[in-house]
Amino acid sequence: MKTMTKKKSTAVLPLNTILAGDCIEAMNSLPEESVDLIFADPPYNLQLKGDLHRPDNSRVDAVDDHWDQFSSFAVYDKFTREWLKAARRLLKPNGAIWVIGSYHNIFRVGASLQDAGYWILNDVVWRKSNPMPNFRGKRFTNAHETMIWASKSEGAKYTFNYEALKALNEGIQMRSDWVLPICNGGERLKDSNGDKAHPTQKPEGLLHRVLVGSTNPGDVVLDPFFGTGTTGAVAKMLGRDWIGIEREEAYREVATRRIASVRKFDREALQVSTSKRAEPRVPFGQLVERGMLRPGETLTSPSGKIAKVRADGTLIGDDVKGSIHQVGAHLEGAPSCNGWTYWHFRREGKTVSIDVLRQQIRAEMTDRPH
Amino acid sequence: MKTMTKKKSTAVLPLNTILAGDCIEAMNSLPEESVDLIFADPPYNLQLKGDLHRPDNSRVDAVDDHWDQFSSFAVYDKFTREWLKAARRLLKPNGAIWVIGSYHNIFRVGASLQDAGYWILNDVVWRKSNPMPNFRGKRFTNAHETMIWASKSEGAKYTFNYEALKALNEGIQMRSDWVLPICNGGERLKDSNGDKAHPTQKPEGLLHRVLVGSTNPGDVVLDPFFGTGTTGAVAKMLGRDWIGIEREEAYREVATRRIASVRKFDREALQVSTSKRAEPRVPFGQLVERGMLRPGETLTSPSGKIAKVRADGTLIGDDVKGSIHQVGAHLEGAPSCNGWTYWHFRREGKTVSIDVLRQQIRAEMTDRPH
DNA sequence: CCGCGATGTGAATCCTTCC
DNA sequence: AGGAAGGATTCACATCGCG
Repeated sequence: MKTMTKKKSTAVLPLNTILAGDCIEAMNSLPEESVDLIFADPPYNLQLKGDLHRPDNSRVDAVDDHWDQFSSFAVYDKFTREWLKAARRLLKPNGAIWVIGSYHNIFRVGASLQDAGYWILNDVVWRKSNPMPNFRGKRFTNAHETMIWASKSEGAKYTFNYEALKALNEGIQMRSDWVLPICNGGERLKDSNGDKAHPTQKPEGLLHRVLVGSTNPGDVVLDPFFGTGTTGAVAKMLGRDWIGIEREEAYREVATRRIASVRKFDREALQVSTSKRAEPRVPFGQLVERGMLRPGETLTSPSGKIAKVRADGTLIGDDVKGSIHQVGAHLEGAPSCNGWTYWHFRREGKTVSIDVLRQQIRAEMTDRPH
Repeated sequence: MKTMTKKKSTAVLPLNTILAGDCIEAMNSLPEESVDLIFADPPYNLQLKGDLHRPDNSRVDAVDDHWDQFSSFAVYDKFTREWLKAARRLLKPNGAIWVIGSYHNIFRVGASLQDAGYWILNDVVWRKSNPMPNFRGKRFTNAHETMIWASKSEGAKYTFNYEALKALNEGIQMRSDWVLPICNGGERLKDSNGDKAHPTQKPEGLLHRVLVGSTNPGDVVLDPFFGTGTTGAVAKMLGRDWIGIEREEAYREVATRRIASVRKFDREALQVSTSKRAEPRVPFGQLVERGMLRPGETLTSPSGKIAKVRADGTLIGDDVKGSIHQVGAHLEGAPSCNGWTYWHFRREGKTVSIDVLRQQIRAEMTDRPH
């Protein structure tokens, strides 16, 4: 049990449960700034069915009925603005949101996100490896959906596990287009008649990438359009807490059973590749203090520049003094320089990066608890 | 010369010329319902702040041109609504429009299109085969742009050359995601200093596909943000008439020279858009995302070595972490190792190579959408 | 003439901590 | 809060010079 050290406590959050009812009301019942990530798969239906049908239920009569069209969009926009506002209230200052949609609704969602103060980080295309073809041959195969990833506001320090995503992509930076199959086969949930339990069940692979990339273990993930609970299932596997909101009882039942049968991955398996940025800072002076480098010793750069180490952990070159970074930048005429990878020293006839010494110190630091 | 068979004559249209000046005024000076297709590459409103440097300290040449500066979303929206309205007036009843953009502007454009009465037919993603990476590792590689294809109104009988596009795509129905390289090399126009003539020149392959798919020979294509005239050049090659509107004299001059040197039925662009099929690269992480292997699961090697799968698609052994290849090489004391053939998992009492799973994914990727 | 390494570059909302 | 300083970060091609 955590102690309440923060003003905004998460103690009252209904973690790892599905709330029944309207998502806007449900979100407004939760404490503000309590959620790390929101994943939302809102309804697309502009004038098809459900509660977002056109107010007068009239038929769209081709060409020029602009007002009618606009009124239907206006209803959808109002709904979108309201749930996005409620969602934003729930997000911690450094929280983020993902919304998925198709061309029917994603442009309205994206514009509403921007208007609400969210800051778009990327749009990500889910490129389906096995889409349904366009049977009548009147348009392109609708082979993708669009996700928008946005932070709560401009300048927020959103979570992005860059190295983990790079590892998932076998060493190459993850792109904004993701190739994944649609959800079918054994993963597709069926009802008692053997029909699909939900019309738009998302593949777990999609949520895996979203959650590995933009949350950490222990984070709270909310899904206001929970459906059959893909977000909850993957969150549980990955050791994240989750909250679902779903209006339809049938979906809540399917989701509850589904998530109950999910096992969390081993703790070791949840460890993920991390970047250098996450490692503790080591001042260059420590290498001198510890005798790894001696004052007066000469360092060299790949480009053949030279500087000498001073007792206080600064360098001195021909016409410049300062930190390893400053001297490197000056000698290269560059706006900045990473001195750790720039400078090298000699030992036993070999040239070695000073970063190797930093790694030694870091290894010592993590060996024993302090 | 065509005979005037229609009520709305195209006789007064300034065909195959570039109009100078503001695109809204220029469009309003043209006769209504006179154009078959509009292709528009409006300013993206990138909102860039400071400089950006590559890891090698070179500076990225940003799009900081005055024409891309807008003081707020409201100003951008007003501009968008106005040019979309002028464009719609020009379209014949069965005409259509394509607009290209990025996440900075495309949601506003899409919503404005819908509000103006256009009817979206598809959104099409241009997946760049060689995008600029994200240098700071803070977001996903911005590897695509979005195009919206819309008819003038719902129910309009837009042009769609299904079979021609299918033929372009080696006999498979054309999808809503198109892989094309960015415009560089010999196709990229240079000014007298050898610098790029325009910061955002689009590849001819993109326009080739748009025009083959949604116009017929003899149709009139208008581009209100003509730039260096890619639309005009490809339209001329394909035997379509074109009209360009461009505010900047320098761009008009480049475009004029460019189009003059184009021959009708020059098939350069077609060559670019045919795909070169290599075996698709499958990152090991996909097996994890897709649930084919479970984080925490143990892999074994023929020599009896062991490692566990992590959620990010890396492996962890006794004293080593990394990719399937790195961990295999380390455990064997070898300089390198093909992890795909080295590692095995167990299913139903049998030991199976992970390469079997890769083959399954590759089979899916080459599946046809039928 | 070919191959290889060095160099250049593309619509980009691209850092974090300390004082 | 604003400025200074530390130091982390790239993929796919095209072009060119050199051996």
